[in-house]
Amino acid sequence: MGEPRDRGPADPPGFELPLLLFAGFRSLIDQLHAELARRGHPDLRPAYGFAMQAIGVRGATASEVGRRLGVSKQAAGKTVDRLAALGYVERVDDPGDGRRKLIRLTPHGIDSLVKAAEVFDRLRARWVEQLGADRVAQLESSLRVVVPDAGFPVDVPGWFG
Amino acid sequence: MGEPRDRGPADPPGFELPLLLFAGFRSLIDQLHAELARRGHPDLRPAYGFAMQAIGVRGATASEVGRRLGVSKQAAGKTVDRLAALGYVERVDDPGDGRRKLIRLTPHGIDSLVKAAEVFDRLRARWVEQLGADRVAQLESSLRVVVPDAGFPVDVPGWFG
DNA sequence: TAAAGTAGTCAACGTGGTTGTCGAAACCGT
DNA sequence: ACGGTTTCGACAACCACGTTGACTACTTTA
Repeated sequence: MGEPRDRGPADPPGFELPLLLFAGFRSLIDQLHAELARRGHPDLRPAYGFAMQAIGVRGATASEVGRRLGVSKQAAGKTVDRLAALGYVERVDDPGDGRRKLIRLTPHGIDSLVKAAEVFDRLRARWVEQLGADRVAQLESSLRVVVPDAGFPVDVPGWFG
Repeated sequence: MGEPRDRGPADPPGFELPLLLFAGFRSLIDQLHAELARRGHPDLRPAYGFAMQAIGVRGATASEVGRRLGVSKQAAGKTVDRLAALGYVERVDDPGDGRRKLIRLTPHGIDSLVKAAEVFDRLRARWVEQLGADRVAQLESSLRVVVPDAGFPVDVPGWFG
């Protein structure tokens, strides 16, 4: 996964931990999307997966999605536009509230979420093969300690700035 | 760090590992930049730090930076433009090769890298306080196993797609 | 010396964010 | 029941960061 790349200058020691965390995350995400592309979701992008997570099987409004992702409602609305254009979600007028438009996952969207969960489980199993179940479990529990509240919304989009 | 945020629907189990890795990375980066802002680098963005890493103390060309970061030379060139506008780097004509322009860190750029390394060391020390030195070390060694070649260039920019 | 490769730049574009503004609808206190 | 406040969705302008393609200038190589 990923072409060989030039090596930079020496890494100061302190930089290794964040780099390892990011590389681990990135490697899982890259493998996920390579596999999803093979399984009928070639146009699914990382941000879309997180947005659909935020929508959930029960649906949500754009504002809710924005709050869950930690971005503005406008940004969430744009992402929903793209998701809708690709057929992953649909907008439905809320009968009980004239302002709201419920965003719901389509069967295609549900399918992508189900497949993503399957692939993540397989990827985790591969880590277990390489490290042993206890080390993977300890890795997770350690991270849970240093990152309290790593429930779903982690501000994944837009981390650059 | 970070306002409380609405909780999304239930997390499928497979999604936890990538989320934890990202949350760990994100938490370190956020704390780093909050601290760097206090220490004289308020306009330093995460992407800039990675780019300056790729430049290194010995300097590099824009094309080299692009290769090290896994992005196009054009994208690297734009980032260098911003870095130069902020005074972190400077471009110098290569006397031996009329095509090349050497990008070198300015003292301001070096200072930011030194301070970043200091802060990362402090943040890692905090993890050691919470988890113990052995668990942090094991976390790192586990990640080194599942992510071979997590040397510097990890394709950090543009992971969205 | 001609051909091929490389460095840098420009332009156009896509994606994922931001802020500000706005109208319509809902909520709430008097 | 009405008027003020809040919320929702949308629109516009903008910025950061990435992409491709095209082009010039220079170097390397056959």
